[in-house]
Amino acid sequence: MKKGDHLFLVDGSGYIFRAYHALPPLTRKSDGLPVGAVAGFCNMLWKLLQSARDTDVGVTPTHFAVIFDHSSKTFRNDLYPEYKANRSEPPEDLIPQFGLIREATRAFDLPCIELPGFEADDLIATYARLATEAGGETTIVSSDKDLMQLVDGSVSMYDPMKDREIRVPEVVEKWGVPPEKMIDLQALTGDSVDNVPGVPGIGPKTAAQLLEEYGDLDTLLARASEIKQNKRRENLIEFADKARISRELVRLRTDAPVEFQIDTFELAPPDGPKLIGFLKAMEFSTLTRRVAEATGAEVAEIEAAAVEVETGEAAHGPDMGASTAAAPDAATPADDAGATPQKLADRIAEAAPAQTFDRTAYVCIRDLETLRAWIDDAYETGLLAFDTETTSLDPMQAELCGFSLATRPGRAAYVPLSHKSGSGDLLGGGVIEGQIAEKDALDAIRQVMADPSVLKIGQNLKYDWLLMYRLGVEIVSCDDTMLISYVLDAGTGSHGTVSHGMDALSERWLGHAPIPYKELTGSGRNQVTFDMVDLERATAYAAEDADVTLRLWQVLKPRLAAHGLTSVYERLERPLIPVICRMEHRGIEVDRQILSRLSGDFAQTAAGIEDEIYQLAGERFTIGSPKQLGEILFGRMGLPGGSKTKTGQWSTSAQVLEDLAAAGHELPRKIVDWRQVTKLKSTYTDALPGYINPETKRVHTSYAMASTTTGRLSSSEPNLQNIPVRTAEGRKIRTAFIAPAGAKLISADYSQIELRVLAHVADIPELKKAFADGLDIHAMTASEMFDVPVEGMPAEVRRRAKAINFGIIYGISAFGLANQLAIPREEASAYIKRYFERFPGIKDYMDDTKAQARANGYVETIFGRRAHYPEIRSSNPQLRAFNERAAINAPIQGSAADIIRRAMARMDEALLNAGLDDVRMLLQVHDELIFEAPEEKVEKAIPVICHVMENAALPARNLSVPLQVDARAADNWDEAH
DNA sequence: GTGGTCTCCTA
DNA sequence: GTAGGAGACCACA
Repeated sequence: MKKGDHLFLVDGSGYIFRAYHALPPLTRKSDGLPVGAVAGFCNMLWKLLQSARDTDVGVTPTHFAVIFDHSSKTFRNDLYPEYKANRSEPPEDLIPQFGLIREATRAFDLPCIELPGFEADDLIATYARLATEAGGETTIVSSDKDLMQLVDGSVSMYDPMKDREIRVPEVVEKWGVPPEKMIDLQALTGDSVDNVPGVPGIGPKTAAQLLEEYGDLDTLLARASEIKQNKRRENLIEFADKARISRELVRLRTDAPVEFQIDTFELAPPDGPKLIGFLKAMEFSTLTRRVAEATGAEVAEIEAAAVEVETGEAAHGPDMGASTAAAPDAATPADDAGATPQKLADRIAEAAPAQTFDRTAYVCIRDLETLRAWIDDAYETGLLAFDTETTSLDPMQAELCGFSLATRPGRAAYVPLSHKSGSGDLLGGGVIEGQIAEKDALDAIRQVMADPSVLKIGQNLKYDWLLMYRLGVEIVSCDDTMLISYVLDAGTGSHGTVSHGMDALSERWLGHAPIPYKELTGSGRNQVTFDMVDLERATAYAAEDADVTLRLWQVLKPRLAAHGLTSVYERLERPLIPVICRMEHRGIEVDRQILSRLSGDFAQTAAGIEDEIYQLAGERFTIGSPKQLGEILFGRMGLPGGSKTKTGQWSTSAQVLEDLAAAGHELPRKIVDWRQVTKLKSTYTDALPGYINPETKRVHTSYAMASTTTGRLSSSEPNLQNIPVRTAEGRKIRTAFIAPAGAKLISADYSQIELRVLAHVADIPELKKAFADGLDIHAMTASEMFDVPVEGMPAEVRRRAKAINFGIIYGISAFGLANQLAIPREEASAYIKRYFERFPGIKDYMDDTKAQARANGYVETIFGRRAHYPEIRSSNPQLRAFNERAAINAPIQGSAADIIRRAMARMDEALLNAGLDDVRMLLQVHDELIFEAPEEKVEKAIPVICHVMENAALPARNLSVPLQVDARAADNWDEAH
């Protein structure tokens, strides 16, 4: 829970009574079970939760819990034995519904909170306080006056039956006193229902008037003798003690010893099937259908859940006989069938290609007045598609040429800022007259960019966000059509064919091919930067991009909700845009001298090996050419060739060369050594210095958020996710990644996160226990498989088990395992068989995952991210098997990726809250995060970092296996890792 | 110059 | 056996 979060607390017990009395009395399902209050409750919850997924309207809960009274006896009975003593038993047909409403809450996957000795109101008060302290806001879903004392700037109430919000003014209007005086008011008036005594003869009006005059109860009681009205004065004096007791009875406890952290109330994606199972059992047909449509679940495939009624037979009404009393909402006609999220989304998509593009309607904005008018229009529509045109693909180096805006489909403009006239040949002519100065333009858009009421829409917004960040413009409240497409369609098409680039999306969804960039700038040697493009063509191109982006958003955004993917997008994608931008912007310091020295060393080593190679080969040739090398080794020298590549060439892979070396051949050994050292030199020590930004003197990688099928990030230019670590030579490169003077690098990495995820999702008791006990997981596996005690286990035995564990994660095959372990395929097969016998749950998980992939075309991570594998249905057995393995791997790799994304999304704020805002997250390497911290902050930062990472799945998912993070600090990445 | 192939670096 | 990016070579334009 953090600033900006919004906690919804539903007063479950209060709701039951109100719903029971408000709804038609005899709502029963077909077997006679009374369910009227349950129906009302479910409808209300669904409606509230729907608003959670529709960020464009109303208040959006991020945390959600339903609170119940535990029993009738509470601490208040100790204060005043008569408290609530005259409560009658609840009506008979309401009794079974108490349990059902708790069941309903659980079916919604919502926390169901109660505590012995405390009323729901006390728990609500306590959680509201905790939320406020965390900087969040609270909405109490109730209209009970007893809760109004809690209302303040950050706590409000909502009456779901009247669809009315209750804030400070509403309390004052209704009771004549502000919320903080509600306790005193209730102490005076008492409550006949709850048997709170109060002072006789004083009702709400009088109480409000007295409090207005005397300020508070204590003052009033102390100065009661001044009151003019005889009876009132006497009663106040006589019943002063009763008033004080009443005050203690109505005062809500904000310090109840609550069991659950507020963070565990974080709203998770809906579990459609679970909820539908319950709703079906309740026979709530309309709501069942709505939920199915919103979550993309198939009602027919889900069985009604077995719902137990705590009170047993007595709870059921008399035999219903001929009564066919339908489910409570079955009477609702199915006339909304045409407006389901899916149908709506599909209808929008179907209509989109018919819309035309008119490039001549685009506007070139060349003065501030016009720009301001466009911004006003954005305020009107609440939408602003935005795109920048620059001189470089690298947002850390790019200079702004102009930007484009679109506020409605077809209404788009380009704002040129630094276009030059092309006519001045060599010198490129001069800057074109009549362009807004960059500073003025940025000043003009700064406010709207930071205004949460206007949604900024981009395509690959990370680029524009980072560029604008560099220019001092902050973007708040945004959507990214590339990320939306990625969440919807990761992996669709064959071999990652589907790109989430704008041109492809435009073709696919709008049936429109935008002007190709190259058409304006040319390509190759003649390519020019965008500021050299004439304004007319620049406007057509740039404004079209903004127009396309806006229309794509209109088509794609509704599809998120229609496919139940809103929370994936909003939890795992959108929040990461600023986080990753900041990481890229910070970059990491790389020591040029170290790399340069290493390059020299490597060059020398390579030259030495080259000479030896030529000696051994008896001729000079291009060692780096596999073709030439193959001819020498397997042709001229006649060495036994191993495998062949798919083009029929001899393979010269490291594996083949190692085998030859092991057989006593000298040359292959030298080739392997040469390759290693030249690889390190060319890919790392030579290339990295070229990526040092001349301005910042640091290396800024670029993370692709939408490039993998599983949800991982990828890193490029340079790829900092493949810096060597396995060999001593390679690790030297890591020593060049350093912290500045006075700072350290901190590396924090998850231990065995994928195996832990596997243990959780496949639900393997032995693995879960091993992780819970902190055992060596590979040794444990070996012990189980080979009946060898962990103590004194030969390293080879453990190594094999380790390879098998990894194999499982990768969707094991006998072929692959045999390759990995250099053992016969039959032996590998036997290992796998044995593994499945020892851990039958793994086999089940794999079979289930494959079946799911085949049935749906996709698999899901534990957070609901989808990875599509359409080719799993291929008739090509090899292709099919490949897709099966990928489908088995994706939920594991993807869930781990989701977890670290969640950690990243929270990290900056956690550090900030701990006073560690100068500890900065720099890099992500799949299961590792690298930070830079001032030396004196390291000790404090490490536990914060570990805590965020280890608890990243919570509260959305409570893993049945602990996550473990190891962190270390040092002067360079090699020592920190 | 562009694209395919091979190889090798990471988790 | 999963997921990536990149450099070198080489054939093609």
